[in-house]
Amino acid sequence: MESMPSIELPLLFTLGSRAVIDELHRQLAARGYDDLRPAHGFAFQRIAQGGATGNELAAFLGMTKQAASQMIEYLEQRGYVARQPNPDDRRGKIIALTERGWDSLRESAAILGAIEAEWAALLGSERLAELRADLRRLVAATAGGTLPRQLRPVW
Amino acid sequence: MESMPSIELPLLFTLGSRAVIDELHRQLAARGYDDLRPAHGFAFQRIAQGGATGNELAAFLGMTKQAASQMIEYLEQRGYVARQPNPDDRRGKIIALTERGWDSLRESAAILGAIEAEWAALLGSERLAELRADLRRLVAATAGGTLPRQLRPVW
DNA sequence: GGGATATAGTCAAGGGAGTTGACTATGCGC
DNA sequence: GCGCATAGTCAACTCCCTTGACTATATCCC
Repeated sequence: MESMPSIELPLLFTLGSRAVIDELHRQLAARGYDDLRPAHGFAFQRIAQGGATGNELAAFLGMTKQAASQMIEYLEQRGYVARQPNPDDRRGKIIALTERGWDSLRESAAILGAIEAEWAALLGSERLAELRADLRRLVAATAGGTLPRQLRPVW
Repeated sequence: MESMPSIELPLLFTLGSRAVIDELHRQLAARGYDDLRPAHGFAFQRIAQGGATGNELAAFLGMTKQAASQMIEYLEQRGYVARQPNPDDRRGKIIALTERGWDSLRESAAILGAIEAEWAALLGSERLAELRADLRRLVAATAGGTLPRQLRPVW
């Protein structure tokens, strides 16, 4: 990679992203959540905001509603979410987290918090805060208006 | 995301990674390289180091040799790489970049360089250098010994 | 009010990119 | 030189996502 220095920064982002996500799911699996994939975590982030319809979730994840529906079924069968009738619209259903779903989110937060604490110990917390602030600005500038959308990799 | 602050940093990594890669491939497509996927860029990084055998590439990308072989065929058909007989081992073949392959790498470098220049303008170059240094340390600490391996997402 | 149109969700079929398994040809250790 | 290891290919299968077609309910607008 010596001959192509400009590729390093994107590579660091990618490696960092993968390293955190891999470590998170390694630890989640060790705690009994071995049936959760990274994409589910992104879905949970949306569902945790007061529930979501299938179409909302599909839009958030940047996939078709059929694919989202299939994922919801996977999560429902394993007890992470429940499909509830939508009182305002009899066509629709509201996806909500079950207790197990909430538990998994709390575990994730604890694990990510521990990783972040390690990082703070490594860099110092003021340096980590700077890093966070810089990343926010870069992402905001590069991702533009598409900030909270299209979390999925689409490799 | 207000209720779960510790997810922000991994999210920023992921969004940053995606934003750069998406922007890179948007621009590559506009310049005639619309048949290149992000995974190919990672493969090119390895192939550019004096060529690679199929197995080396598979190991680098963290996939089976069958999958790597399939990807090589895709790239060969589109003129980015060539399979050459290996003079040292008649079982093996050496994958090398063609002129078109090298051209695409140079384009990528230019595009990534431009993005990085934008970032330097946004943050200031000394701050960007700090960011890079911090990221290196975090990635090295978190990814551990597996630094140059397993670049693929494995979502 | 009621018909045209839009939207939520499901069913079914297909595709892309990876996997496992089995095989051939060549290299290397003893 | 025999036996095992390794490079690459062919074939079948899986997973997760897509496109297309359909039903049921909601909304628009005359």
